[in-house]
Amino acid sequence: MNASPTPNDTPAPEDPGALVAARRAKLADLRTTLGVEPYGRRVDGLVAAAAARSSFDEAAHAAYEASQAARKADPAAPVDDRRPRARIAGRVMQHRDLGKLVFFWLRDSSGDLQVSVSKANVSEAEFQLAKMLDYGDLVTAEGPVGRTNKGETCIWASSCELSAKSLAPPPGKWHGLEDPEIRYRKRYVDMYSNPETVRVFEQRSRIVSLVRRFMESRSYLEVETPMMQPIAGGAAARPFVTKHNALGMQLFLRIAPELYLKRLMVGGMRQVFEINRNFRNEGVDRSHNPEFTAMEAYQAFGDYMTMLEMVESLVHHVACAVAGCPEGGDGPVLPFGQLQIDYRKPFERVRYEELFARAFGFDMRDEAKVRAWAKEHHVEKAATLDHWLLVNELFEEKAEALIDPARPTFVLDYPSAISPLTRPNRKQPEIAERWDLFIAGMEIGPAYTELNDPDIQLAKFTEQLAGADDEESTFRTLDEDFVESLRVGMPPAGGMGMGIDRLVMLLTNSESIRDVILFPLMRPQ
RNA sequence: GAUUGCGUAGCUCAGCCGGUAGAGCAAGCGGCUUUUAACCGCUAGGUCCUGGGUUCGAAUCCCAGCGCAAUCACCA
Repeated sequence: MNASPTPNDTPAPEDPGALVAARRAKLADLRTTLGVEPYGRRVDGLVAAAAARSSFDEAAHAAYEASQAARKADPAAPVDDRRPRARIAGRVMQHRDLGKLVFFWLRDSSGDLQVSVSKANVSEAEFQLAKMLDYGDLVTAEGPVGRTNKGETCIWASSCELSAKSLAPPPGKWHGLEDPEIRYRKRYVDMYSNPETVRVFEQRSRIVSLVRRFMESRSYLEVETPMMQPIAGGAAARPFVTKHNALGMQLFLRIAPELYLKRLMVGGMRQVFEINRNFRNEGVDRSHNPEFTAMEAYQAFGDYMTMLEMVESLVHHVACAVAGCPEGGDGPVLPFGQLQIDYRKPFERVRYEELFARAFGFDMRDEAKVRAWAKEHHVEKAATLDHWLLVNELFEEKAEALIDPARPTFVLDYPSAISPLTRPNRKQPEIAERWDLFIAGMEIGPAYTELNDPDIQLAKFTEQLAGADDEESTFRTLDEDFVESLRVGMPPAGGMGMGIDRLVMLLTNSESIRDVILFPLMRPQ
């Protein structure tokens, strides 16, 4: 049991500052003076602000205005009001009190719409409420959709009602909320203050949906495999550790679903995919969050080129849908920061060793030259590192930079030594049938021809474990059951992985992964 | 984990060559039936991130810590 907090060292639950006090005073006033319940009730028949705006009828508006003008000359003249009516709900974003006329804007996820409240058109209590509203309050309003003299489309309120009093001081109405720290910590404020934030997450939802539908259209079956695993396999990342109390067992949050999805192919599922969270206990930067969403897909009797065609079509298809370009067309060019990324098919393809040779001027198999270059350029562990690990160090240092960031590029045929789950090429066993897709300098995902020979797989695992240092070996364990599943027999297969967050970053022009994750990990405070 | 930068009113920011804090918006009071960052008058609003140090005096200079950002490292 923790010590119970004492009143003295417990921070106040909210800022008791003057801004909050003023709102609390209004809250009390609403109840006592106006008899208004500040936390609302069910409201039926709501339409989106954007829909209300577009329901504006020019002819009906003109007829109404004309009949009102006529009544000025002759009060007995009939009112011609055929204006459409609408009921909307939203957050007060602007508020102007002109005495006997009050204007405010309501913002919902579809946009902003002005509500105009004339003292003549509503009850006294409603009018006083309209005058008292604060930025951030949640309000519903109902009335005819018309226009003001200044041409602003609005709802001329017949009634308005408070749905929730906002007690928190809102961000400024002009600059909104810009501080990235508060935007991430208080996403709920960011979302109403910066409508483009909501747009990004709507796009994210749509992109994920497009990916799912694409996969389903190609007969892949969506599955869910364990997020808590007794052995964290399928990638070489540091896992998060947790514990099951009743069973007294250590569990890891998964770093990848790979080894489970492959078991499904052993079981007879031909095409599977999973879109879900992976957890990696690593650093945080613009393209890494400790929990991130990935898709993995496997196709029995395919290979890495099956996956290449699939991923190329998938990315192209989704980019097309996001850009709104015709399906049969060339394909879109979408901005990402300073880049204009050209998603036209076919994507670039370049062999790993070719890129290496272009960057260094010698063959990656030339151990002497590789080691000499590494020594000369002071690559860490140049003397002790295995040749192929060194090759990959050099590749990442200099060759990846040669990839055109404005063109999606498949780098094909990685060294086998750095690809333990990949089938080596039959003619050149030092090469693995694996590619990585790069866009805008980011690794979007790899694909393999999956290794289905249990003896080679076991040898690779064992070798990998032998090379692990003390820290690694605390969480790396041989997944014997996975090897056993390969002994049962896994069909030859192609498999792929893709970072969904990074794909969303690219397609929404968001340069930080935190802008595409609703609640990115933050240090407490 | 390292380096650099930033942290001042609810928000967006100025002040930072040391002399005890300012603007716009937001807030409060008053006025206005067509506003568009409404306008006009008045008022109030701050542990200058935290803790030390230097100094007669620190938002300002120095040190440490915390948070955020960028870059790097880690991420087969």
